[in-house]
Amino acid sequence: MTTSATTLALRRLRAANLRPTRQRVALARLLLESGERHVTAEQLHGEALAAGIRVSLATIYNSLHQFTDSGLLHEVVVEPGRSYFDTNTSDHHHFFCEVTGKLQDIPGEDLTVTSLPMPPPGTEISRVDVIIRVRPEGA
Amino acid sequence: MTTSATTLALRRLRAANLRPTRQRVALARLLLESGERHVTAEQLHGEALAAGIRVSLATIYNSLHQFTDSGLLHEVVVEPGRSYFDTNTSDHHHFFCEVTGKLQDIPGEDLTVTSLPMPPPGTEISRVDVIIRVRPEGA
DNA sequence: GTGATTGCAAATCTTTTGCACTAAA
DNA sequence: TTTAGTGCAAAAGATTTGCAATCAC
Repeated sequence: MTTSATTLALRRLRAANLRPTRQRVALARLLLESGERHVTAEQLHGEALAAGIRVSLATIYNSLHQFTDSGLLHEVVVEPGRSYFDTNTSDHHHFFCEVTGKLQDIPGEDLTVTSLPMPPPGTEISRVDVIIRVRPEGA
Repeated sequence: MTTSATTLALRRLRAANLRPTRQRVALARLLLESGERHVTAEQLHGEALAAGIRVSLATIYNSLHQFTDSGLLHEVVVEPGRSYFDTNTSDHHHFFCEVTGKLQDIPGEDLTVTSLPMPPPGTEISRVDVIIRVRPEGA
């Protein structure tokens, strides 16, 4: 597993034209090995340190943004002042609980926005984000 | 108009159980008199000062959140690190241009999300936010 | 009066930046 | 080499907080 995950991380970084440095490979492995997840920069930093990877928070931010720009991650904005990065890059949307702060995927086929309106003149649609905000029952 | 706008602001504040202080009335008037808009705290502060209303940024934040909690405003989260407040509290969605930072309403009837998925067990849906991200054509 | 509201300045939190140092190719 | 990437610490924003002063009722 370890070997093939490393290989996957390497392949993905190379495909994205990102030099596979020690830190980027380690972060890519953390993100790719654990299945689908939603992480904040701070969380990933904590995990990296816990896993014995010496990496600065600045590099975490750099890497998250480079990964996002390369399509390895998706950024999800649900709260002012905090960004989540989603390792699921397929077309899908999210449930977000404002009480617990928990973010959860909605499989792509479970929600469709029919008949998108025309974008403002001179612009084209780049992405559609649907956030379904939920709260604990009876709150 | 000035008189009736004041009256409207007053009525709305009273209905929301917010003591109509000088600052709150002035801010409510700024927000209600100009039609539908999307403002940031910083912007509103600037406008208030320009209009000769002495008010601190802390009070702007307090008021925006109190207005939001009372349903006088809607908060729209499109970018990490910046909150927009929307004076249109009817059911509708938004276009957001990541290049220009411009936020624009989509009339409620122009977009419908059909067949909402079941929310996670133990939760109920409180709101559905759709952000259509756009970019200048050919960018 | 009395309790809610405000102002101010400091604190907090997330994210970005500048620059010398290190490492990949 | 040589150029990209990293760490660190400082800076930059946005937002919140604590507390004394002020205002609505």
